[in-house]
Amino acid sequence: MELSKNYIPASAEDKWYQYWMDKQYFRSVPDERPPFTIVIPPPNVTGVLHMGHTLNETVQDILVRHARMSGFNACWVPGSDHASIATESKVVNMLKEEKGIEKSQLTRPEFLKYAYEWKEKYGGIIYHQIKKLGCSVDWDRVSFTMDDHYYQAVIRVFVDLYNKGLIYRGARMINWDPKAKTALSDEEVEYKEINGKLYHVKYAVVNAAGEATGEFITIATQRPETIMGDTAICVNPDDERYAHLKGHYAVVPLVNRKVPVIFDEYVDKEFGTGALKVTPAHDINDYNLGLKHNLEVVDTLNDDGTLSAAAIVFVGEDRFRARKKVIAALAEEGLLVKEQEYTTRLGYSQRNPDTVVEPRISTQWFVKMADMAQPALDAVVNGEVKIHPGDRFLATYKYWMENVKDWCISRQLWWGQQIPAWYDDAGQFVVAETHDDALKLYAEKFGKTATTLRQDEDCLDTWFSSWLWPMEVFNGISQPDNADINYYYPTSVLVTGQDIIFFWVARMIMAGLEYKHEKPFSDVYFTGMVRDKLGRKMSKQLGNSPDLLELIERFGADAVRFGIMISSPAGNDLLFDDTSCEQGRNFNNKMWNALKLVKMWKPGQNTGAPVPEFAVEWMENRLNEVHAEVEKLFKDFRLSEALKAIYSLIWDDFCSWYLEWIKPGFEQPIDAGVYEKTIGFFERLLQLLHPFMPFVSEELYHLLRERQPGDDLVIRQFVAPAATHQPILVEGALAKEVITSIRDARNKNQVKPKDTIALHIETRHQNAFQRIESILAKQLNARELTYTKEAIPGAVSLVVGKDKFYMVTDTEVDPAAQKESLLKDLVYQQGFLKSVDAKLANEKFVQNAKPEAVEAERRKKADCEARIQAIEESLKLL
RNA sequence: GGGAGCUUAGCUCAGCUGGUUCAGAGCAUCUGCCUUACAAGCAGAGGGUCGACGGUUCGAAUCCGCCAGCUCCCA
Repeated sequence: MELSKNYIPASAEDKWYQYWMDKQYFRSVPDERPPFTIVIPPPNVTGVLHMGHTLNETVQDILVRHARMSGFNACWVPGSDHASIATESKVVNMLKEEKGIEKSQLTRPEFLKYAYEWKEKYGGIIYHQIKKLGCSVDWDRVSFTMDDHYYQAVIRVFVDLYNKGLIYRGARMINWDPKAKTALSDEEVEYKEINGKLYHVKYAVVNAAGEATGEFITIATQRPETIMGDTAICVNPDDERYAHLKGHYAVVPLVNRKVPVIFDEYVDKEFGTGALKVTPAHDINDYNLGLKHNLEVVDTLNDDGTLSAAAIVFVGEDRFRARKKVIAALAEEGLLVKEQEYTTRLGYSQRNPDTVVEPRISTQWFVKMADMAQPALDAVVNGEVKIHPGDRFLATYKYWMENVKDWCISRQLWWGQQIPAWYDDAGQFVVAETHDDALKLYAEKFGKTATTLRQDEDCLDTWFSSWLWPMEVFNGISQPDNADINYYYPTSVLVTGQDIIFFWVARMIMAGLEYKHEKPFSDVYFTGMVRDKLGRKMSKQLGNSPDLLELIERFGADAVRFGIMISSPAGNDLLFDDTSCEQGRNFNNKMWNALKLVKMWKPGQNTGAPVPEFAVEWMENRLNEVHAEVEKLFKDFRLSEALKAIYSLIWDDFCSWYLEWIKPGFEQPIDAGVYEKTIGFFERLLQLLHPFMPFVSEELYHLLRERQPGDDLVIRQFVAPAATHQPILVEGALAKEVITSIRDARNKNQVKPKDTIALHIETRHQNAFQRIESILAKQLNARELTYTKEAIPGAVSLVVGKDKFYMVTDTEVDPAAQKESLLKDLVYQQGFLKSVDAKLANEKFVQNAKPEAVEAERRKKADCEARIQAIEESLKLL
């Protein structure tokens, strides 16, 4: 068969993915094997996979494929989540821009129809990308957080937690997104540092009777537009400047409301003017002060961020425009004392990053977290769930769990599970899974029949559905104790980004413990953030995130997987650069060419040429050694190191050394036994590589020789590596070292590659060289290789280890260059010897150090002295 | 303000339980090669007082303290 010059990924990739699917290799059903389960962290349906996903999916595929090849029943469940707020805002925008429809014109079912269409379209794009990347997911198990059974599960959990008293409804200070017009959880708010201003505003003081005292009290605020909601001025009780104002009032500018001056330790005397305006409706701290001092709450904002009627002035103006107008009005009245530059942190909506979140009092649904947090914290602290890399994230996890606040789960959105609470006209409610249940429950609870019950308009936070993911993808909530959940749960590993440790990981552990009384997964592997090569976050605004499909087209999926894995230790950010994909592509090519070489050989019996037994034995041992190492690295989740080890084994050991050692002469046959062994090595190498680079390895596996049906690499089971025979590895290392040193000498003496040399070895360990003689001769282009007991005049002499080598060349050599390199080595060795001697002369070292360490130093000394002697003798000859 | 992590070759990073298998890898650089698998390649080479200072130890890139710079999380 004619093999192309270079490896061409595209056709091989599509072919093999289809083949694997046709053979149902990714399909998993419970059987007698142990399960290895991964549930995909659902990418949301708002767009396409970015490089962060690519890293995530690649890591999961590596783990799953490795498990599938190691005797496990591997099951990787794909899916996506509905991303309530993100998707809804995209759909709303799309409707407005493409169809000119406002959400308010639509009924809930009409809107949901559009949302589902949108989900079909973008969910499909994501699945296509997952395929292109080679992910071995079980396509019969695709899950979506809004599937019917999933929807039911979420509702059931809500009702259950409500009945257990773990969900409650109440008015609390929450984070409000005025653009999406919905509540957010604390985790969905991102704080950014910005340059703001602190405005000093003076309020007139009046006495209890309401008479002006002629005095003013000056407060400092970042948010002058909220002063219409002020219901007190607060100062520190120890602040002498304001002590005399006890029992007095202040007049809120613009609206002339008389508010009390109150005293509380909360106020920092040093900050601003030491006087604080208190606006309980629009600041969490003010809200708490309000509760303590029984203050009135005046909510001056509408849900869209404009001023409400309660503000009296500038009603209907946007909050930021209103701020400017308030400042102008205050200045006009002479109440604005000064403006001061001020850095502060503002909360932005995670899903509407340009929108400043408004603290607001609102009636919402909450999950009580404290009781559920405790077992989830214990599970991680006692190691039941292991986090990788552990040291770094354990503290973060603990802190959040120990300080967890109640979780606001209601959203004023339509795209999501609608809250199963049912209200009568008076606002009394019951919580039930269905309308019928609600009617029955209502009758029981209130002793009367409800004429109409209206379901809560709001829907649930997406994370309130995705925390059930490891269970409900197996119908674990909707059909408890079914065969799948019993077999696959708890899952094996969760691979995800560290940014959602609270959103998801922590809450999944809580839900798993609550509903299965068992952890949802044994290990959590956090990947780092993918940044561009300048270290910047990848983002749409910067346009620095490469398009995955385009990358695959340019380099092939294997090369992209290689590129992203080669430099991404667990938990560390990685700077992604095309050149690492290039390295992956070159690696493909290297293996392709090795295949071409091997395919070119004609195996024969009794070829007459010496059989390179040493090379074969050495390669076998190297393979076993690295295989064992790779298994250990897998256990520790050090995947990029495992890939590096395999890469180097294939490129360096196999291609650069082994194949050269066994390569027959031009158009000469190769020994049939060696040929068979070599094919076997190649197969094992491809097998080791397969989890990382599935396509090229499967392709080469099939090109290497004819395969029986079902003999496919994707399911070929690993055989535990045999123990290594150390001496052969040592001899191999010696061979490499001698070859490299003499090649260097050839180079330095300008001996052309084609020119032959005669090599004479002066050693006391002749038997160590006998097995590698033919290799040395071949690799050094030596026409003659002999042993000698004395120096060879006129030869280039060099020292490797304790042995001396004489290289006789046909061309003139430059003794000065030789002398220089020998001298350089001599100086280094003498320095080294000195440091070893110093150690051995130190009595404390000899007494305290481990005997092995002392023994090692003695050996070093002896070796070093022998080497120095060899160098000195060589120098004398020059 | 609280916490965590990072700082090793020009760049990106490995270096687990302290001792030449400890100063490494890959890119990049330099030299020589179109050697019949591979120039997307082959054969070699150069390059770092392991952020600063102090301590523990016979011995520190490695353990401890402190400082500086960077990053992230939380308030």
